[in-house]
Amino acid sequence: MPGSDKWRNRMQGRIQRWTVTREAILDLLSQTSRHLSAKDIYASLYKECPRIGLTTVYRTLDLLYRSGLINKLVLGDGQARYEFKEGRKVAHHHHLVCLSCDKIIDYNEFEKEELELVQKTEALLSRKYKFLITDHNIEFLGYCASCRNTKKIDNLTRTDED
Amino acid sequence: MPGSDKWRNRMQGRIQRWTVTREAILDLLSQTSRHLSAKDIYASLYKECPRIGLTTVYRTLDLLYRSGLINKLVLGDGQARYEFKEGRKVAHHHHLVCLSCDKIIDYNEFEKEELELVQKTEALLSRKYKFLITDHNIEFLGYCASCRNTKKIDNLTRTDED
DNA sequence: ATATATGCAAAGGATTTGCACGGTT
DNA sequence: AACCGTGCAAATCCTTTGCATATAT
Repeated sequence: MPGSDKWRNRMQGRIQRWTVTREAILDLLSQTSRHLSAKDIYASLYKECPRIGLTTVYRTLDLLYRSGLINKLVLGDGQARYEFKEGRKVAHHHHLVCLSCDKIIDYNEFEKEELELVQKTEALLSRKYKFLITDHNIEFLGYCASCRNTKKIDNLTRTDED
Repeated sequence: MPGSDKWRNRMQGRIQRWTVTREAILDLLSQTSRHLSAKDIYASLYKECPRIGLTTVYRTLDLLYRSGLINKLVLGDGQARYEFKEGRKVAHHHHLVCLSCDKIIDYNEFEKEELELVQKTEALLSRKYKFLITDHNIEFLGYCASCRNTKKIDNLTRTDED
């Protein structure tokens, strides 16, 4: 059973065959603002279609990524995550990482300021280095509230003043 | 045999014992401008000291990272890379990563604009999330000039205009 | 009908963990 | 001497690959 034509046009010429699995993955990604890993997607689709294989998810994600429909984010947690591009300006967020407990907070404040800087930087970098820039990542590193309450972290607050 | 005092002071209170292995890794990272993976470092140290273990390299890198002396870069090639921080305010730079050939360009332009945004964001984030922010990373992803001249990449140059 | 897409199992690669020994304090 | 650091091997986790089958065209 072929998938509907919902995304078909956007994939025109980029893939050979349009299938329900591919559509389901694209649907899922387009409906969430979160960054989903291959396993997230697999688990989500498994409910409705237990016949699906994790391998196919990986292959489809790679295909969509290389076709430019989704972004691939590689964070420090060992697994890649994907997000729908949809004009790239929507629901984009960045990360706040605790170096002590590895907690990651997604934040999406300051979009306006960030967007402005990012666009300006992108334009200049792409010109100077002849790069075609398709995405960016910003992360802040530090120590979360609960870790700061631990003695052993106190040392870390002073960094390079020596 | 304990390591020299070269880095010892900077690690004051952050680790328990100062060893030759730890110093060797820090020395290596501080002397190169490249981004080294755990295996790169292991291979490099192995020449002089074949007794070293890859496990120790991983553990030491994690320690140095959590102590704030080095940055950890997680790119798309499946392995983490590390770089020395070098005083953090000096020679601070960000990365421009080619998704096709994994080339990394360090750039340090636009410091003024970035610094302004970063400081503003840091202040707000640290207040809102009670984080003590010690560092940040910014990276732009895309396709370098030489990869853009390859046919297979051409598909990717058109992204969301449809 | 034919070539592509899929699922399963196995392989591959990076990183982590358990444990006994060695080295710093 | 006490306890942290190290090396080895095995274990884990994410991702990729081989191959026979199912499916879109």
